[in-house]
Amino acid sequence: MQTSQQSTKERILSAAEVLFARHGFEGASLRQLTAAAGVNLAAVNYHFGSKDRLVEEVFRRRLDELNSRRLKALARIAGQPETTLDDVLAAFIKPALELSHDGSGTLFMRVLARAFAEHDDTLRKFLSDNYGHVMRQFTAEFARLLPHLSKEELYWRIDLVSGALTHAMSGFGMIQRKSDVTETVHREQTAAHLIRFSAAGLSHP
Amino acid sequence: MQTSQQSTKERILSAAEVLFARHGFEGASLRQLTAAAGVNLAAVNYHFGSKDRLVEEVFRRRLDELNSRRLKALARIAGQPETTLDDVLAAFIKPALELSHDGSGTLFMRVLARAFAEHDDTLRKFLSDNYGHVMRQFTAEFARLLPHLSKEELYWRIDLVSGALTHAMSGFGMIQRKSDVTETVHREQTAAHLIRFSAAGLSHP
DNA sequence: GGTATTCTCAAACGATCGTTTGATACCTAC
DNA sequence: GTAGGTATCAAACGATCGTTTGAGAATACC
Repeated sequence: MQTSQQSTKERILSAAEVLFARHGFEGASLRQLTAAAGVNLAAVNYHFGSKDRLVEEVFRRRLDELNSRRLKALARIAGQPETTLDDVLAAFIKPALELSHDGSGTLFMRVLARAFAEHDDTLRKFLSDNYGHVMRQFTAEFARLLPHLSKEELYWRIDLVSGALTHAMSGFGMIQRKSDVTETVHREQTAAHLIRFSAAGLSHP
Repeated sequence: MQTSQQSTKERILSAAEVLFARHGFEGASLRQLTAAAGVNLAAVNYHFGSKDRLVEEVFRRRLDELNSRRLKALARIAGQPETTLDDVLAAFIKPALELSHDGSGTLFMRVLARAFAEHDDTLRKFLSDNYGHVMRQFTAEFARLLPHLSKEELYWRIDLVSGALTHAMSGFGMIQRKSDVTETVHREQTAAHLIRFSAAGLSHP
């Protein structure tokens, strides 16, 4: 395998992320993709086996990083007496927003939202396998800080927090970054709004 | 045009809604679609002109109904002194959840979520054209009931409410209807959770 | 240097896509 | 009854899809 500058595999992965985000998994063809990456058409099947496996790899690369950051942030505060709800929400929300910012990752959140929307069962299982333990750890910490909520009630509220987060990440909504605000500042504003909104929604009586 | 039982146009629209929800706009082919509808392949292009125009019609049929219900519910309460935040939220949320329930409409919300996710600009413009005035009316009423919030702050919070609603409607989340709960009951539970969560998130200091 | 392995490439494969065509049936109106 | 629009149908169109092939270039190993 050559490692000059960027390997063929990495060039494919980067181009795939951009084009999957822009046109969807079925909408982005391997011909567009390999052309954008500057590699041969056959390279995808050679290096990844199939287009589906390429999709999986695009996800794995980003989600491993996101999970790692979330759990690291949670580990720093979990179980400690001075930890607040805002702290846990920050550990949950900020890595996701950061992921949607670093490099070409802005687009990855659209890919993720798309994956959710496409409701593909294998992809859902993949996400659940890779995310299940993360959600479980966060739920446990939320439960510790919100002892007045039943399990059922807590699940509902966490679900709605996830919805608001997904929505904000994908840049669907009315709120768009203004040209006089840097992306970093906008991300911090988004995080602040999400955390306050979610904290109120989670902890109300 | 024949009107025996269901017209060809209507059969196509119904089948399209199901298949677009299940496989996406690009993923659902006209051959699957016309086969499911029990009509000839050429019927789509004959009655709608193209696949894209069919997609538009699928949206228009449902969104006109949703807009109408939302505005009617809002009109009953807007501007009145005894109206509460929960009332406005109910007018915003319940028609959406009802839409995702009547007939084969369960799937339409997945179609809508998909449309958001696909980030298609023409579709976004279409949605904005058809939804703009609805959102404006709701925003005005929210502003009346939440006078302590700046315009900017209010926009943010309404955006997050929309995110939670979209998420809940599409059935993405962890919360799934249990088999011992009827769909109607589940919808009412969802509405109740959404309204309380959103009210807390909207009105917190 | 010669062999083996890894990688790249142009070309082609079969399948499926949205759309168009032209013939045929159906129904209305005169 | 017959002309004329309306609707349906099987068949084919060109384009594009993911994938495979086989030959050649590049690289690694001995």
